[in-house]
Amino acid sequence: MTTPIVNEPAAPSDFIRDVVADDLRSGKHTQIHTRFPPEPNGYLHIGHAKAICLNFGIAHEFGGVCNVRMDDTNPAKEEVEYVDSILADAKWLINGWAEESLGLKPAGKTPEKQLAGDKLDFQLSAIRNPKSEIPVEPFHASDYFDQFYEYALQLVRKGKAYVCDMTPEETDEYRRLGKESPFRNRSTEESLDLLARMKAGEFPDGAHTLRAKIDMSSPNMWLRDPVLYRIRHAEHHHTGKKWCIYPMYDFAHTLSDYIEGITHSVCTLEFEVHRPLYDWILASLDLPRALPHQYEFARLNLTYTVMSKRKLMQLVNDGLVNGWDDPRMPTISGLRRRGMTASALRAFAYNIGITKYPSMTDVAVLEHTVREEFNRTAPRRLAVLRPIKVVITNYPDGQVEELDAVNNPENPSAGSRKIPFSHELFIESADFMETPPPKYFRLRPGGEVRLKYAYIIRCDEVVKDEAGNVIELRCTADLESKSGGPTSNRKVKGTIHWVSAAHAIDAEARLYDRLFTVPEPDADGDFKSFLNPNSLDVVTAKCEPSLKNADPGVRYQFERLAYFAIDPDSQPGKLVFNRTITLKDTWAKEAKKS
RNA sequence: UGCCUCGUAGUGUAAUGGUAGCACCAGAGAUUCUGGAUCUCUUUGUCAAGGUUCGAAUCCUUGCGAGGCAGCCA
Repeated sequence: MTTPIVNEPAAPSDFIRDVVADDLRSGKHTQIHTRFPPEPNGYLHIGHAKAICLNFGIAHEFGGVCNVRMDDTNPAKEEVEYVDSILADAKWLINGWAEESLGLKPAGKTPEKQLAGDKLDFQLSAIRNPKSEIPVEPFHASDYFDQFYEYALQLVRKGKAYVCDMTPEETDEYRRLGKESPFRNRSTEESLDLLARMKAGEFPDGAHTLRAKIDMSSPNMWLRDPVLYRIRHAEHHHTGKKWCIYPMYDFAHTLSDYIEGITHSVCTLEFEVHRPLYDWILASLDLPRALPHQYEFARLNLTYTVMSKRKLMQLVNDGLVNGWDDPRMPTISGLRRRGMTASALRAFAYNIGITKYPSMTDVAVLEHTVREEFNRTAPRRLAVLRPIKVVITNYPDGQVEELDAVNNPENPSAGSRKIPFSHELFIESADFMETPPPKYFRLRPGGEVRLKYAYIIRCDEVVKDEAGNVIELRCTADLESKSGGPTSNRKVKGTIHWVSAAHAIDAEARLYDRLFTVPEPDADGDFKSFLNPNSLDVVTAKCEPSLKNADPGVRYQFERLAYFAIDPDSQPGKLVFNRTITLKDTWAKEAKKS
């Protein structure tokens, strides 16, 4: 496996990193601690990749730690399958870059009670970049359910929370109206008793909630006595049947940040209005250690795709794609299978920046970033996707020459290889036209073209079948024009790729294209109606023999066509390549004009 | 409707009171044994109106527009 050339870009700058730098400079924090807190209810996508690059990027650049944490407080939606895929995807993305910042914890470990006078304090430290024998796992909010409960009791005792008996509908109604719950002022003792019985399983789902007592007249809905706990008689993927009350996001997330010693809690814009509640929870508990602070940035939107987990799940469940890791999916696992590299994804995250403006990023930026890297790193190979036979009439049948082919013109140290040339070849059917349009400078009847690394040939005869399809071209080679030879200087307008028919090996080539035909498939109407019917085209390619030993860790450029990666379906003797991204094709653009 | 946040070329992002830059996209050309890559050039921008200031994309006011929140989801 060749080592890719990876140039990490200079450290980026944005309003969040500015804050972090200031906090370090002012001494507010001496150690930066971020976290990546997905809910394990789906696969990670490129939007999460942006968040990972931000959170791990900050940790990496400032010598801090970034915890991977499952925000798993809703047993109805979460599964271990997702926990596993999330960790794997996150690790893949940071590997070779920020893995020294990865924060995990010893398996099974829960927060420890700290001595802090009469103040309630729980703490759980990360193991940074764990390599030891001891089993480790990601952090789980559900590992803190005991601690959350103690904090909840604390809030009730302080008169800052109460058990409410209203139905969900009533709760909504009252919050909308800014009306206080009739249970708001019930005694601490009664709330304590009810809460204990909620926990003990005495009540059915929805019978009671624990609510923060804040301000029903607040213009911010999240301060109108938000629910902290609800009753859910459901088995949890991580805590099993231990609990029948589960904390809500705001309560769990805020305290998870505190318990883990997070300094900068970075999330997306929709949580902006939650920040006052985040701060309220921390302040109300009178916590002794440094408090985390929340910052928000705009999530990623990409053209020609959808990003919501719900819609991605729909594509999977409706069989419109072949699973979460279908190479057309914007999931990290899909992009990986497609052939994108972690370094390219990181470069993309760097390119698009971090702001609070809810933007729509052109997928062309991603494509450009990938091409940029692959142009530097990808070994070149010759392969023909849609072959048409060419017979070199003046080249002896049975003769074989080994010609020199450059591996990567952008990287001389990549060296060269030999490719066989013989009497019968395949060329790309698109590289021949019987009646070509203007400016077409590939092969035509009577015309000349150079076979890359080989000879200039002239097309003498076009052989057709009964239906009129071109099935063979009979050509003569200018034997003086051999590449690298002393008389090879003659110029012709076009150079095309080819493979020797006798030596070519077959490979399945999966040609992927954008999943949707419109830039914003979820702007209006049913996004599924904009699916691109041509998002996958499978052909049997004719490949130069060296590709027989294609390396799954290498991205290849099939010259003049595209970048390809080996698919996991590939087996010895049955190669499968995924087209990651085409080369830029200015001829296609030119041809389109006329 | 209320509240919060955000408005800089087509798109994405810099400029932190002092020359409005960069990247992508698009277009033109050069070059090329990849119609790739590379190189050169071009079009296009501070939402609007007031105000503060020697000077405003930046600060203030108002308006307009966009996004988010108003689950016992996260």
